[in-house]
Amino acid sequence: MAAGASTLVRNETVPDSSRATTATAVYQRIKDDILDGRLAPGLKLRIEFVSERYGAGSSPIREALSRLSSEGIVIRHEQRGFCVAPISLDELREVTTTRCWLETIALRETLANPTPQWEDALVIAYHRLSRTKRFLDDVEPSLNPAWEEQHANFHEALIANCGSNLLRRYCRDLRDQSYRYRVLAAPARPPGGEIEHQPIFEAAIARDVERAVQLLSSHYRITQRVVEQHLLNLA
Amino acid sequence: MAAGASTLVRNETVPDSSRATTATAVYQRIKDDILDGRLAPGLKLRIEFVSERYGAGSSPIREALSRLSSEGIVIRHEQRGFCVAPISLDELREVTTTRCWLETIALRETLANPTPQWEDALVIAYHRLSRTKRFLDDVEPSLNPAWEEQHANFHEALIANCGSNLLRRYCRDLRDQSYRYRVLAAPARPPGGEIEHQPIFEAAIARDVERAVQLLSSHYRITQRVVEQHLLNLA
DNA sequence: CATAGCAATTTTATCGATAAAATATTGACT
DNA sequence: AGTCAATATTTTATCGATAAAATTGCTATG
Repeated sequence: MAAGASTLVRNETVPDSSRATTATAVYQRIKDDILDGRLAPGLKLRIEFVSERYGAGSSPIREALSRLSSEGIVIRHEQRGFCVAPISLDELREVTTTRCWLETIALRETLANPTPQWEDALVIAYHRLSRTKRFLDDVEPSLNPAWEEQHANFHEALIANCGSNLLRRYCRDLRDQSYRYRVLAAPARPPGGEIEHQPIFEAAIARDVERAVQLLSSHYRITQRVVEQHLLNLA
Repeated sequence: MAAGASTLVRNETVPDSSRATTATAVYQRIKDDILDGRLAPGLKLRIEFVSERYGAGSSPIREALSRLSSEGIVIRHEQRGFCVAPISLDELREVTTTRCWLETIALRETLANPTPQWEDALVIAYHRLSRTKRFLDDVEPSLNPAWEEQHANFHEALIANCGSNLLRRYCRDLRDQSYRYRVLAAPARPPGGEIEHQPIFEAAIARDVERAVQLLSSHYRITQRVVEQHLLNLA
């Protein structure tokens, strides 16, 4: 993933204790490679190819791909292997819509149960986000991994007190999916982003529930439109 | 799972074409065994044990367990194997709460986009459910697999037009989780069930959105309380 | 020229064996 | 007795080889 740290915000599918197994390490690397677009949508994932690329035997590879297929990032065809999940306008829309629904609930619930610790964490997350540059201007404009990490952290922090780990996991999965589409539109340098988070943050701190959920959803909708437009331009 | 047919309602994690791979077959069987309580919560799943039980080598077994751990039905401990996910009052509550949230959205959306085909399918599902016996009276009272299948079908049909496959999948996963708790309370012969679906069905057909979502949520809440009580009695 | 059947090739899925890690056991020492 | 360390045992995780299935290419036939 763009962020050096794997899949942002501590993936709870790989929490546990001690040092990871290679199956888990490979799982993370493949996931990051797909989300960051280094493994193209639709690409056939021949076992030998993947095996070679990540320097592991077939068993851990299959294990990793099996897990990814449960998350919808990889598609499994019985008896004929795996491939990177394709992308489509329809899916982009579905992901966005579902994300708006779920995060609306999560934010409502969080704002109904605010705690000092939650608020502190949110303040910190917002502060860090606001101090990080949106893009890198190296050669050609590209996403800034650090910003992506803070961005994910902010959205995670926003809904952290919703009271359901399940819901938080679904939101995280949807965030990962969205990220993949956003990366595709990266060269277009989608605007906004920098300015949209402040009002969301402020509404949350002010406990203005209706305003907060409204802003959050339109934040996602706007991003969707930008990406959508970019995809249409390609085709 | 109680229903002879695996995990009710066509599991979309195992859709695809042709005949299943053993990894997939084992995945289904383990899942069913866990949900039906034949593999007890918390049980250590030693590879050799599982391997022997299902007559397959370690590779497909690990693949199956990996998939199940993505669904939260199995827990993976890095470098120290797998176990059946434990159960707890807290989790029961979390599952139920989350389910109420998500199905409320799904039902609202479905009722906002009703189609004749959707309605037909719902009518059929309800009809079949209403004609099936809730329990089997063999020796000791037990769940009726056929009823469980119709029950799952009915709830699936109810929200089938929500417009998001992702949301439907989350709802299905939550339904599976709930089922496991319900099985535990089966000997207590939880009442209701038979009578609660009719008003939900009627409200849906009448497009009475508020009433429908209200009834649906209380349906889940009531079930939760029954199971909760049963769990408390055991401890 | 299209197509059905067959053989050769590639690729997947599974097995069984080994290496690596965790757990249990023993015995020395305080 | 209780703790700790060293060793033995169990169990997990990974590898490499094989079997099974799909794909490709070829040939014969309508």
